[in-house]
Amino acid sequence: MPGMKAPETARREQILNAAFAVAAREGLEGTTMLRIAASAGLSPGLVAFHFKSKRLLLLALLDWLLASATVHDISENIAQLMTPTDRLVALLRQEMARVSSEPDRIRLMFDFWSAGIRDTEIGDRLRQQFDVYRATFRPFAAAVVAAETERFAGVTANGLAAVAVSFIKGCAVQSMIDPVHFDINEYLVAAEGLMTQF
Amino acid sequence: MPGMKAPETARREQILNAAFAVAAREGLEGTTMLRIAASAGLSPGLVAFHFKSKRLLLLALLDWLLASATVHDISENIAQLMTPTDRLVALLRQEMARVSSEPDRIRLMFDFWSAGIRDTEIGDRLRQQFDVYRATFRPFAAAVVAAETERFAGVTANGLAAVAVSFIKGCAVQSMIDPVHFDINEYLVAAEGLMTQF
DNA sequence: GCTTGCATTGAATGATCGTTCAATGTTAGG
DNA sequence: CCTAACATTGAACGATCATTCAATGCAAGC
Repeated sequence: MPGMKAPETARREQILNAAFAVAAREGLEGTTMLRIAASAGLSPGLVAFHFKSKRLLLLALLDWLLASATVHDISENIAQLMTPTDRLVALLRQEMARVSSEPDRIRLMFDFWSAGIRDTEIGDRLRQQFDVYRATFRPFAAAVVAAETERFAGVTANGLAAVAVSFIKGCAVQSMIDPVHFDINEYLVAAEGLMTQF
Repeated sequence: MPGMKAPETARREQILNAAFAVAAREGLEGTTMLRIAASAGLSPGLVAFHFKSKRLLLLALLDWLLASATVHDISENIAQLMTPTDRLVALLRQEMARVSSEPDRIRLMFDFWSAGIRDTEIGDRLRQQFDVYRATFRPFAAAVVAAETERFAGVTANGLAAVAVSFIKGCAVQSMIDPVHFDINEYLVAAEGLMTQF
């Protein structure tokens, strides 16, 4: 293969890294091909050469973001907790901590949420990730519902999982816009009070 | 006052209405001075004349949006419910229904949330509205906490109110991006199961 | 060493946007 | 009427952006 100065995938990753750096700093609206090229130390033409258009570059950036965000392994100490409620609360705590620990990533994800309202292709990817995310919570929610059948009569595992996911998303919104007034422990104590049967 | 073809405030409102129409259709990113002027049937120069700049116009649009959104009066049938938990759940239902019934408004608000992450002036207004919104939930949350002191030991009214607000915000995100899979009743049944002591 | 094929450059292009401004229209007061 | 003061117009400007493309660089195969 003549003329291959750098492998295709490596250059694409270099550009994606630069795109993330720009997007984290300037937001999705301020992410331009020129800025990405400058951040990567490349010419603007080359960025358009490897990704056919800006739109495809942003979609690739979204894929790159989702691929490195969905893989949140449930730590073992959560699985070893005694009651189903403890496990669900622990999972909530882990996810809230993750949201707070990666503000750049979440901020950018937030921009994509906003863009996904009007952009079908972005929205489709986000909806799919929402499903995956909810599915992660479902077994934990199912265990809670099963443990207290009387109290959660009529409550489906899907419903409880959806509530948990919405709670996390709401926390993300709150922590992004008003990080000062976002107290993880205060939130979790209240959530624990909701879930713990006395 | 010579030369007043139309009162200042009326023309500003006309432009704001056009701006909202454009923003609801094209999103905040697609909201341009030219489009606003075209939607209002005015010349682009006139829009810049009444609002000094696009930035000030968007800030005025945000104020206009917040002013007509914060005023959500607690309906009387909520106040007449028996238990504090019923009242809080009913408030949650009312707010979720409101979020679902005004998708255009919420979509635009969502765009402003995203913009408020990097724009200080937008963020300040949103933070202030968040405080007002949480304050609306606080008395209801306080009544719930006070009614079951044993179960909610250590849970502050602020904390429970913050959880309720985050839940609503998460529902807004869910209903905006994935309205098909957003079932108010399923959410509320699960939330009720969380709050009802059996 | 020459050629072939891909990578890379950087300037050019056309479109769009926010903003400005001289010219014109319009109305109220003298 | 007439004029002062504000409203309105629409073209023009400069900036920025995504995209294109002819020219150049460069490495692998023959």
